[in-house]
Amino acid sequence: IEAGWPASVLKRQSDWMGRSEGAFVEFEVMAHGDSLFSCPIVDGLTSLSGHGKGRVRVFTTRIDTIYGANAIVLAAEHPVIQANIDNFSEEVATKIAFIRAENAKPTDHEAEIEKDGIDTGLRAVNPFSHEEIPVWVGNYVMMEYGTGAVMSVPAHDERDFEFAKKFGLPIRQVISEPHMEHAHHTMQAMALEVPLTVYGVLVHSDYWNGKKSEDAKKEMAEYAVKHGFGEAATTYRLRDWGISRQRFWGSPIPIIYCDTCGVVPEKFENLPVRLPENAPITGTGESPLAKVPEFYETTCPKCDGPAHRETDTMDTFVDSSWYFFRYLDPTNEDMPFDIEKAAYWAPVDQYIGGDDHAVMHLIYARFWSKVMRDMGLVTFNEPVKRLLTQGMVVGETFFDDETGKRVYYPAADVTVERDAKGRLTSAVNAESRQLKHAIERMSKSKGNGVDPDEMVEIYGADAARLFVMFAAPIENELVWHEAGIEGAVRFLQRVWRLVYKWESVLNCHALQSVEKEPQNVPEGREATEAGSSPADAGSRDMKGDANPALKSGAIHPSGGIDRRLRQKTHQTIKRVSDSFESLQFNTPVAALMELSNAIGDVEFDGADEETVFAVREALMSLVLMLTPFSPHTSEELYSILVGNEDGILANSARFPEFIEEMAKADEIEIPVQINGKLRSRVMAAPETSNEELEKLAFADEKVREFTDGKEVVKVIVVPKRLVNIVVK
RNA sequence: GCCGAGGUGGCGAAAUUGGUAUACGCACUAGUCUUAGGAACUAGCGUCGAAAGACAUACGAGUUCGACUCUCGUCCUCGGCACCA
Repeated sequence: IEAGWPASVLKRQSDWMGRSEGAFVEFEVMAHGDSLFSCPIVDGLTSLSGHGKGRVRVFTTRIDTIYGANAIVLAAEHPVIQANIDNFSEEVATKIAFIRAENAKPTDHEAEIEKDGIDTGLRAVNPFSHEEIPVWVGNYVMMEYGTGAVMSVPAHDERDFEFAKKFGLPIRQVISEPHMEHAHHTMQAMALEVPLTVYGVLVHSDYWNGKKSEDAKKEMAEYAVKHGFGEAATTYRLRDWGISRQRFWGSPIPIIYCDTCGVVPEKFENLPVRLPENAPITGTGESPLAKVPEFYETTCPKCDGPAHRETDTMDTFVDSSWYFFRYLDPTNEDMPFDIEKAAYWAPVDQYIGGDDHAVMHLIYARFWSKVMRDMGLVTFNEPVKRLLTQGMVVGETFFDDETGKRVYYPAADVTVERDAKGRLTSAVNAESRQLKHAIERMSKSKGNGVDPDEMVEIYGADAARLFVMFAAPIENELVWHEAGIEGAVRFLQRVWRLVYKWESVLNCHALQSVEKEPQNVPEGREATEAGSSPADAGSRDMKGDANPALKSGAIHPSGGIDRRLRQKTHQTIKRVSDSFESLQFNTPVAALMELSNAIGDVEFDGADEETVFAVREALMSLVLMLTPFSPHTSEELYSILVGNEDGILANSARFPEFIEEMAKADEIEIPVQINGKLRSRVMAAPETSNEELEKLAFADEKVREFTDGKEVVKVIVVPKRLVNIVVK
């Protein structure tokens, strides 16, 4: 899917999954002196060694640094810590309890948490060096990731470095940068200013000295396997997805609990399980369905004995993970969807959604498809071929956070002052209280939302839509300011007036007979004859006209207004078509505005037939190309242009087609630079040869001013683009 | 802190992918028409300058005949992640 998905989204998904490759290594752990120690055996976290001693498993991505380990550090929640809490000194136990309490608090992402921890008094043995090192508890080790235990190598890890500095633990360098290799061989433990976290060459590592990190990682993991204290491993940061919710709405989970049979899935023929019509919303956190006996009381599908249903419902992310498949076959009573229908329609060609769904929803959807693939329901790996993440429309918010909690005030109730650059300098609420401000995604509670109904009421649906498309590239975040929307209204009104202005001379009713003819045009562009201009019905029905110059494809020889307008029309068709192809929607609106400006420049009084034809083509093209942006206006204007009320679809109108010959300019402007600086411009036909262009440039008066008496070193001619003369 | 995106007029933004910087629109200024205009139309609108011209795409270097675009460095803004071993 790399071809169709933004790299940034895939990167974020990859980070979210957080694959990391390393190794598990087991350290023998024992009591120190005559204190007590018990080692609970927890699968994956601890084990028994051959000597009957307990071992703690750590996860590391840098097994090559193991000779630099000065301690192993466990999470406060680690089972070994919990099992020995009564064996520890009071000081240690208190510290552990404190860290646990701190860990349980919701994390404040603003402040960096200071490293904290304590030596438990336990000891561990480095399985490579057989060195005895202390066992610490550290607040920076999380029980949720890896094994909840790490080896601390301060010389080569930022966090361990900080921890060691704080508690005065030894810092021993065991990796040297490749180019420093020889210098370090003789070096004693060196005082590092910062941890060296890059790969290098092993030093102070006995047998492994001189090996490259990459090789050592592999070989040391193999060594651990051979000696039974570890192995290479891959871990993920991906968190579990708990799909049950205590809500009334949501898909029921088709599971039944039977006292005799245990957890039993509902029978296939009883699916889907339907929600009751009503359920009390309790507000207590318990599922509302648990209050509806008619719903949960049932019989066991296995033994027919009394049983009860699961009363939690599924997270809405479950539904959004595969709704696009259900939409293909929404009335299917027997299956989620018909397999063949899905095979025909899916995967989704183009998906459009907010940037905020880059991880959760889109990861779940991809995951779900893979599950369905494994079940044989779909035949592909990925649900979506192309993804467009559109930026959100956001708004200014005003709030007061004196009390520690943000109290929002709707923009309508806030008096703001802005400086010359439009930056906000002051915001005051009705009680003259200074407010803070921010730009945030729209929400009711923040009072920064825009009511679409209100926008439609004031400006109309077409103008509102057009403006949103025009204001910024689709993937940009758009800060909502109403100021620009008037421009969209004006533009649509201008187009409207243009159509009505030309209506009388465009001879619309004459077209009607032709338009009414059956056109039997099936879908697909191939149906359109090459060379004809469906840009407007006009080109077709004027074929029989006395004036052959109006035949489509015929280029009027004059450089008159009609010729220029037709050029503009076809250039615009190209620009708009290309933009749609690359999912750009702001620049085509600009192109359409330019076209309407060009039509506006055409003199109405005394317009000849050629001009009327050009205007008809331009207006028809304009109106049709506007359809995606302002469908209602386009429908209305199309009716005027075509002279009937059947509408765009019934008239088999289609997107105007670009004719290259029409778009080609008779003459183009060629800038002339002297030493890279623009000095003049010359006009030339597009097919003018390089030699001719050079001649034209040198013939230019302005150019001679700059070249006379100077030595011409070089002349660069870019065909159809420019001439650059280098002089000395 | 790490990762990512970005920085162009008063504002939203264009720039055919290395070839006329600022298209289109908003705002603003002047004028025309009008009983009126918050309508429409005309003209102007990067900075300095009377003009010729000079200088301008965050800042500083570089590559090139030519750089908003490519390379290196610095600063700043926004977004994501957050002690991930």
